[in-house]
Amino acid sequence: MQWDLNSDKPVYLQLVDQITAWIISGYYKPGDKLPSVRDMAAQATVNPNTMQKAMAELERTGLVITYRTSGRIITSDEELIRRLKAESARNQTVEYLEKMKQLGYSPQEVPGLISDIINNDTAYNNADGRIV
Amino acid sequence: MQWDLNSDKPVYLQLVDQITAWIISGYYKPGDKLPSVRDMAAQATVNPNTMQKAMAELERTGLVITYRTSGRIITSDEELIRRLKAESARNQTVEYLEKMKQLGYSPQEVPGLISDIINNDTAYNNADGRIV
Amino acid sequence: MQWDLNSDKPVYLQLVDQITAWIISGYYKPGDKLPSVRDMAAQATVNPNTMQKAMAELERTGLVITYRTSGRIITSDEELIRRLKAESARNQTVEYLEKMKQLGYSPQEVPGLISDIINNDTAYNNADGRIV
Amino acid sequence: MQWDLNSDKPVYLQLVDQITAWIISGYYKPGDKLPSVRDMAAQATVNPNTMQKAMAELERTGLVITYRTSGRIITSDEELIRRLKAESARNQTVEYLEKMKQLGYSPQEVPGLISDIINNDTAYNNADGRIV
DNA sequence: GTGGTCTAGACCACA
DNA sequence: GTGGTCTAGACCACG
Repeated sequence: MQWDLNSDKPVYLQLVDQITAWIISGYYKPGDKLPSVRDMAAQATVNPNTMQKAMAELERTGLVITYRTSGRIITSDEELIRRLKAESARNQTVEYLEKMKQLGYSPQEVPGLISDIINNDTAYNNADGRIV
Repeated sequence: MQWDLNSDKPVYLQLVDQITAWIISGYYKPGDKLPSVRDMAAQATVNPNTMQKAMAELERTGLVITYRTSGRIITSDEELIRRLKAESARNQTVEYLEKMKQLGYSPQEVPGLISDIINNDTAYNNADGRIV
Repeated sequence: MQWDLNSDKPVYLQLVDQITAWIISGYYKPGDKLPSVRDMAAQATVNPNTMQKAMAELERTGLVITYRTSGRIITSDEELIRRLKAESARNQTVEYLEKMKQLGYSPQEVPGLISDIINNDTAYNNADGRIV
Repeated sequence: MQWDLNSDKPVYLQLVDQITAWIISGYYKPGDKLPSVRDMAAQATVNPNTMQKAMAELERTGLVITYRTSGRIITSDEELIRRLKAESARNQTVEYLEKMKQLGYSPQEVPGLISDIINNDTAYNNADGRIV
C-alpha cells in the first residue's frame, strides 16, 4: 500500500486519514496486528514522532487498541468499523457536493461529471500520483 | 456571502479557495469591484495581512486585478474563469473518487451513494452549511 | 515625449528622473517655460499632488525655478546642466557596471554585450514598451 | 558577502535581487544549502518575515528549493540559472541604454563613457561599494 | 532548530 | 480611504 502525502494539511492528520481508510476498506482486517510505529514511520518516510501522534489519535477514536507489551491491533468491533465507514462515506460525499455547489454545479449535474471522468480511462487511471 | 474557515489548512489558502469559488460560480461577476482588503478582512474576521496574502495569490493566478490606489476588480477574462472552473471541478471530483476508492467504494457505486443523499432531503438540505 | 512609469519606485521620484533627463538631454531648453503642473499631471496620468511633489524636488536641485506669478521655467544656468549631465551619466554607468559585476561580468566583457544588443535591431528598437 | 539595501524599492525585492545575483554569479553554487531564514534576516538586519517573503519569491522562480524541515538549497538546474543570467544581463543593459539615451547619449557613444570610467582606476575602484 | 503562518500595529505613496 | 510593506512577537508542525 502506498502513502500519499501532500502539504496542505498536517501530516499526522493525513496519516490518520489513510490508516482509517485502510481499516474501513478492509485492507487492514479487524484484530490484525499493526506493524511497529518505527516500521510504519520508515515506510511512510515520516518521523516516528509524527506516526506516534497519528496512532494516539487512532486510539482515541477506538479504531486501534494498544497492548502495552505486545504492540497494537485493529479493533475487533466490526460494528464500529461499519458505522465509521458509512459515516465517513457520507461526510466525504456531502463535502464534495458542497464544494461542487460552490463551483456552481447542482447535485443533479454531478453524476454526469463523474462518469465523464471514469470513462476517461487513460487520464484517470494514471492520475494516481496527482497532486491537488 | 458567508466565510467558512476551519483549521485544517492555512487560512490564507482557504480564503483563496473561497473567493475563487465565488468567482467561478458567478457570484462575483467578471469586472466586479471587490471590497477593500480591510473590509474583507474584517468581514472574515481575519487579519488584514492575511487577506492581503490571499489577494496576492489571486492576483498571481490572474483572477483578480489590482489598481494600486483604487481597489481591485475581478478579471474580465471569461475564458480564464471557464478554464479554472472546469479544472477545479475535475480536481475535486478526482480527489473525491480517490477517497471513496480508499474507503472501498468502486467508482460505479458512487452515483448511488450520491442520490441516496440528495433524496434524503431533510438531513441534506439542513446540513447545508458544513460538514467538515 | 512619453512618460514611462513602472511600479518599483515611488512615482514622484520617477517623474523627477524623467524631467531631469529631458532637461539634461536638451529636450527642454534652458529658460523654457514649463507647462502647468495640472497639464503635466494630466499628460502623465498622475495625480496633480504627485506632480507637484516632483516639481518641489526639482526646485531643490536648482534645475527648475518658480516665479510665483508666471509659472516655472528651466534654469538658464547651462553650466549647472552640463555638470549634472556628466554626473548623472557617470552615476548611471557606475551603477550599471556594478550590477553587471554582481552578475559575474567583468567591465571588459560589457561592451561586447552592449553591441550584441544594439545590433539586434528588431528586438531592441521595439523594446520601448518593455517593463523591467 | 555584504547586504546592500536602500529605500528606493521594497526591501524584499532588493533581497530577491541580491540573492539572485549571488546565485547567477556563481557565488552561491547549485545545490548549496542556504543559511536559515532567521540567520539571513539577522545578517541583513531585516525582519525574518521580510526575508521569508523574499525566499517565497525565489522559490516561485525556481532558483531555490525548500525542504520543509531541513532548510533550503539552490536549485541544481544549471540551465535555469544560465537562462536567468542571460535574461538579467540583457534587461540591465537595455535599461541602462534607455537611460543614457534619455540623457542624450547615443548607444554608440556609450562604450567610450564606460572605458573612461574603467580606466579611471582610483576613483572607480574605490567607489566599488555603491553609488546610488 | 527549520520553515510557515498569523496577528497587531505602524507607516508610506497615491487619489 | 486604497493597496503595499515592514516590524515585532507569537505559535505550530516537523525532525
